[in-house]
Amino acid sequence: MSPASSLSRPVIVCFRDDLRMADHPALHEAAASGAPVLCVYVLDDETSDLPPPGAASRWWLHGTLADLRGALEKRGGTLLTLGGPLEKILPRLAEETNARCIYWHHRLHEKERQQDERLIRTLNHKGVEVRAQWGSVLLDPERIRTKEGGFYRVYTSFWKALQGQAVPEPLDLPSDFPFFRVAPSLMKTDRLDEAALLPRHPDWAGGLRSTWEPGEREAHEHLTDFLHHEVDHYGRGRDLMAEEGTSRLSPYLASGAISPRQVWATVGEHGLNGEDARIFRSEIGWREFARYTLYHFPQLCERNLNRKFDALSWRRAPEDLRAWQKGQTGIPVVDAAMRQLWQTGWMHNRARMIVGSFLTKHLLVDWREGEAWFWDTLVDADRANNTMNWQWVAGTGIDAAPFFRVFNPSRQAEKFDPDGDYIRRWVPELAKLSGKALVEPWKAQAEDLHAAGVTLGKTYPHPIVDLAEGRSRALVTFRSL
DNA sequence: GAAATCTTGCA
DNA sequence: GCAAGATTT
Repeated sequence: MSPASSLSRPVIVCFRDDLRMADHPALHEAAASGAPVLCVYVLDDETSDLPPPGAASRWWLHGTLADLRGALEKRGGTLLTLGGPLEKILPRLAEETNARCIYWHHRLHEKERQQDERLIRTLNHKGVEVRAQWGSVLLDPERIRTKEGGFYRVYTSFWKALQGQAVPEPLDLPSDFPFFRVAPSLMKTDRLDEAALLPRHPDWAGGLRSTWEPGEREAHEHLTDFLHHEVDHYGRGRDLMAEEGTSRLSPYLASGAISPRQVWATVGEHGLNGEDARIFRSEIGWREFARYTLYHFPQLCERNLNRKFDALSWRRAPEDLRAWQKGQTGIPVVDAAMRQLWQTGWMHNRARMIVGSFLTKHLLVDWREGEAWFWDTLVDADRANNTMNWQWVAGTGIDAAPFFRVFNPSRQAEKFDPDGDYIRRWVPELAKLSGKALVEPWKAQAEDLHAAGVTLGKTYPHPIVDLAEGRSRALVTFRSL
């Protein structure tokens, strides 16, 4: 084959949780090859051992894919969105287009890595090269090791080790590069709008649309807004549930509309070195630690990290679970949080700890039930974060001090929603209550409830569990292990 | 600051 | 082998 014909063969960039143009090592390398670039995303709902995205993530994914396609079209290319089993679709596409190389970013989960290994063998066999890099982490998880050569299990140690290394600078947008001209017959197989990403009957995404705008530009706007305003009181502000004290970057990070290296570098560029910026950076560190942990402990999604907890007998309580999911537990702060999740596809981080502790401790329901619900309802659903943090809140292995991890929802509400605005916004039937009565209406005076138009058991549920009893049941159960 | 056990670095 | 330290209570 002559060099000229080799150069005219296209290269493919296979997008995954990295839906952006800037700081995209795979796209960068493909663009630098000089060959015409074909950008593709494969939505695989058919490979059974890899859970497909949940409903809220699918809505988010649709918006992010459309945004990325728009950005590529502005430069004269496009994003081909195909549906089907990745291991069939990608080799077939390579064959049809006579591609000579495919670029992608490593994935984290063991099953994804095994699938990528199989793909590489198939593609190499067909004469297609594969080049993989780390794209949506600060550092290659293999590179952070203890002095003994093992892997960290404690966040602080991990964080210290990570800070001792140089995080790569984010890459700029690739300069102009040629795109592969997608044949109309191939374009007809595009599935972006038929891939069942958007809810139809009923269209429940109204609350998501009015809360969120997916997109790469929007991700950077969120970040710079946050760095100009909220970051100065992040240490305290990030815990106040009624306020916009957090960065709200999570869905953008989960889909890869922005990369952690970009966040890291932007904090540095703003010259932010104070305590609050340090705490914000360490939250990016927690995201990294979740990825690192999932990479090194692939069983994290299914099993307790500490096997001792396998003996724990969780309650089978479908009605309690359902009340929790629907925000009808009778505990106002829990219901506020669960309704915020249902309506907006997102929940404040402090509230996630409260509802997680309530489900796994007061209701003694398996953390995997909570994880599954979050997976389906969060626009920022992320395998690594979701499972590591559920195991953290359940106390099943992430760190060695689970003893006090039974949050008292009412004390949490008083501390982190001091004016009751969070509860009032999401549980409007209690809006006329205030102070203690708003936090614990079951203890309120009958006349206060009456004046506020609240009838327990009618306009708002009785608590499904007595908080003190639930707490002691959890302590007894956990101590018995 | 209690009460608990595991991780990590250093002897 | 031993001491220090461990997000969120």
